[in-house]
Amino acid sequence: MRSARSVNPSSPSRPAVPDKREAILRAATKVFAESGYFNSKVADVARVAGVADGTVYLYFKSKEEILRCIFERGVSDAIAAARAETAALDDPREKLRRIARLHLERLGADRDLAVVFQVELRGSTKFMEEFSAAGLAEYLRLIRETLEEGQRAGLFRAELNAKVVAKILFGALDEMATNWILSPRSYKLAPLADQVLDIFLNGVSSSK
Amino acid sequence: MRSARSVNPSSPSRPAVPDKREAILRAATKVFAESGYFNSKVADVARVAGVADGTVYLYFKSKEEILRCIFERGVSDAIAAARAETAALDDPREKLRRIARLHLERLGADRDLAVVFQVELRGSTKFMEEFSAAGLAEYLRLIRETLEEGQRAGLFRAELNAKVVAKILFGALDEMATNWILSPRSYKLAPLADQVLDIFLNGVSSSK
DNA sequence: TTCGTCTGAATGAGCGGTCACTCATCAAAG
DNA sequence: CTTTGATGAGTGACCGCTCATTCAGACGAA
Repeated sequence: MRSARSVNPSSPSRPAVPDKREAILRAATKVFAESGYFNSKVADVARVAGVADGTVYLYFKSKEEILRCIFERGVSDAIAAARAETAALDDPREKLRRIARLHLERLGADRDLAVVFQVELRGSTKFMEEFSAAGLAEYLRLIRETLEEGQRAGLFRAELNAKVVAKILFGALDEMATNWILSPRSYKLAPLADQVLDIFLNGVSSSK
Repeated sequence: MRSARSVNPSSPSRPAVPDKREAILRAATKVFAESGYFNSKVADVARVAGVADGTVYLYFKSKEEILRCIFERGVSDAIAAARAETAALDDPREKLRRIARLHLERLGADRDLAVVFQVELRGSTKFMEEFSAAGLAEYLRLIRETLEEGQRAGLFRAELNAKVVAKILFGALDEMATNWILSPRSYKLAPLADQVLDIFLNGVSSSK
């Protein structure tokens, strides 16, 4: 019933309607965000997605694969966006500001996704290690390289360990996001990027 | 078997041997750190603690209560230590440095506990909210008040939002800890506190 | 256009395994 | 004998996943 089966008009000849996969991913993000991955039932995801339990397994091998898929897409999108948006900029300080803004804008725009990333991702060393090895490491590298660029340009103190400094910036942004999620108050996340960058750039700049 | 039942000689008249509670907490920290809270079985905790499954329930109402107990003890210990160690200091900058050092020293000294705090605690909005409302909030307040003290003393830029700045410091330290846990390399965590503080204090200081 | 056939996407009841928690029983101490 | 901490096999609920079955619609023949 519901019969929202109206054949996708953009591809009328295709029998498969593969945006069910999309619906499942969306639903899973919502359900995982609400109850936590381990407390969520595949049946709930299916219900929210508007499909039968079994259908989930036509698109995903397991419950775990759904979570992994949400991560992978989120991370690669974020990194691609950051690379694309900083490519045109020259000043490393502007690049960092842009990265920070994008970081908080993305999370601020989709609370469910933000919860899954800030909370569920951390909730399992298994996923963490996997993610840490792939996505996070690349993201930190992007920040680190930008920092080193600034060091070579004489903008940032040369004696600082860029790896550690990158983690400081990431950690600060990360904490903004986590606090935003947990806060009962409703406020804009993205503008905090400027406050963080203000202090951060001040901290790492060569004496003016 | 094993019969490590040798009556505690320090309190020979007490029939109860309440450090079984301690053993269970220790075991749970270890087991949770290894497999994650949701993947851990109560039976594993009991086995590691050297007691029977049922004994766990003589000391804790549920599996969840064990986790909660680990948190509560950890947080209150940490806050008490931070308060005690900073009370004797005058310079807000020194206070912050002490707090940061203690933060990373504590986590660096007990990897299992660190994993539970950095990973498991984050893995559930439920716990997070609870913890955030209680422990973390108080910890952030301690940092914020120290920052405001520094602002009044003219050491830190007065126009900064102390609440946000406190989160930045906490986030940076938190990220150091998380990275340390996930890193396959073995290094000392505590010294990073100085690098963080260096950049941080530079970032928030009034122009010298 | 209409009918018959075939395909494979979708379904959801049910299976099988897991695990938090209980409780009848025990044993040592007083 | 009573009390009390401890035991661990048992139980019942839960839930991820499977698979026999259904049926909408594509396609070809007439």
